[in-house]
Amino acid sequence: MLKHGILGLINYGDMTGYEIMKVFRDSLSYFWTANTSQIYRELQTLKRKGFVTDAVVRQNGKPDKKVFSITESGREELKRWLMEYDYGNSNIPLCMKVFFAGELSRKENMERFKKIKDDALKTIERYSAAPEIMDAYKTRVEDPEVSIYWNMTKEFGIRFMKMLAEWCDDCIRELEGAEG
Amino acid sequence: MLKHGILGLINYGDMTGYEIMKVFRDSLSYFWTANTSQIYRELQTLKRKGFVTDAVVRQNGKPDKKVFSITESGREELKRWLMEYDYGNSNIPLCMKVFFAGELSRKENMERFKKIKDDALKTIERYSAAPEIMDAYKTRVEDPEVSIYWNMTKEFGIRFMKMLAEWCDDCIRELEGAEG
DNA sequence: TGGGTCATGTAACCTGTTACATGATTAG
DNA sequence: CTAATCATGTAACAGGTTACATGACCCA
Repeated sequence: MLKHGILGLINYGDMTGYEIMKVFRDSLSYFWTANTSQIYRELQTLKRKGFVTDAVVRQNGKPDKKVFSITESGREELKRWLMEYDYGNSNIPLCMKVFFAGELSRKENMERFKKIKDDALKTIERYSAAPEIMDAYKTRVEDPEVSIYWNMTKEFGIRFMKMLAEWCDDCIRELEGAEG
Repeated sequence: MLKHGILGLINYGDMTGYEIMKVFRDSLSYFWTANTSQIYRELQTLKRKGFVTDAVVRQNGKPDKKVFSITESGREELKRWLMEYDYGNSNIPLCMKVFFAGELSRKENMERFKKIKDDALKTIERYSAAPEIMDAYKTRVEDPEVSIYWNMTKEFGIRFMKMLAEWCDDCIRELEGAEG
């Protein structure tokens, strides 16, 4: 995932590991942080796979730097990742993909938001259908107090999905509006 | 994290790895899934650390099973984890901790929700203060199209935090209401 | 006889975290 | 002189994923 985040940034323009680190720290830290060591490691992996190339640039008064550029195959990989319908189990992959969604067409993105919304609505139905979470475990656990918290967890899930669906709707509307 | 999830389940009553797997699959899968191999591995770790003990139970017509029980030190570890204010970078640790929050007092939980809410509100302010995300990168990226998606990401973050704050409020209200 | 459930794991891999390590320049 | 910035990494560990492996019983 970080791999694709880095690829997305280099796609905006050539960058060094240090610059990528700064972007994560200064601009993307609200949804994702990466530490230096991992960035440098991923850059090596990306290079090995032929998704980026590097060139050493000498500077005066500053240490040498390695500037990375994306290759054609890297651009393909970035697009492949963006097209892939997989948002993992946390907000981060979702934010990552939307962040770099400019590489896809508006049409593709609108369809994508529609699909995410539909899945969210389906999930809400699934949650709501189960009247009590962990019914099987009620019998094991004497204390009825604990089920309060089980239901709070469930409620969180429902509200999250509702929020997601509404946000998708608004994103679609924004893309439609700006288009016409 | 899975370690503590498993510990929380065993705390409800003795269980085998297989039973834990079923709970994850049948009841907790909507916010967390764990695969068998990982469960068995974590059980070994928990045992090595003295948080659980195991006993082999022979069955007729079925394979032997290893029943795990929580120890006093395991119960302490569970409580330590619940008290710790650390919700990682995804929804899962939050859901996990709330799910097992019955182990803490109502007062402790109300304070916890209050803190999460306050942090969420602070985060909203931080997000809103930055009028444009990735200002520094606008200059690099010629295409103004991409910033639409940057702002969608930001909007997602704000809405998530709003949802979180409201949910915390409602949880607090529920705990107050049921108390009096 | 073939698939599902019960019940246990191992091995390899990928990704993220923490700690450590170096060394020059520049601003206060 | 000292702290920050620029710029690079390595090593070890932790946790999650995927694939593989075994074997008996039960139901259709």
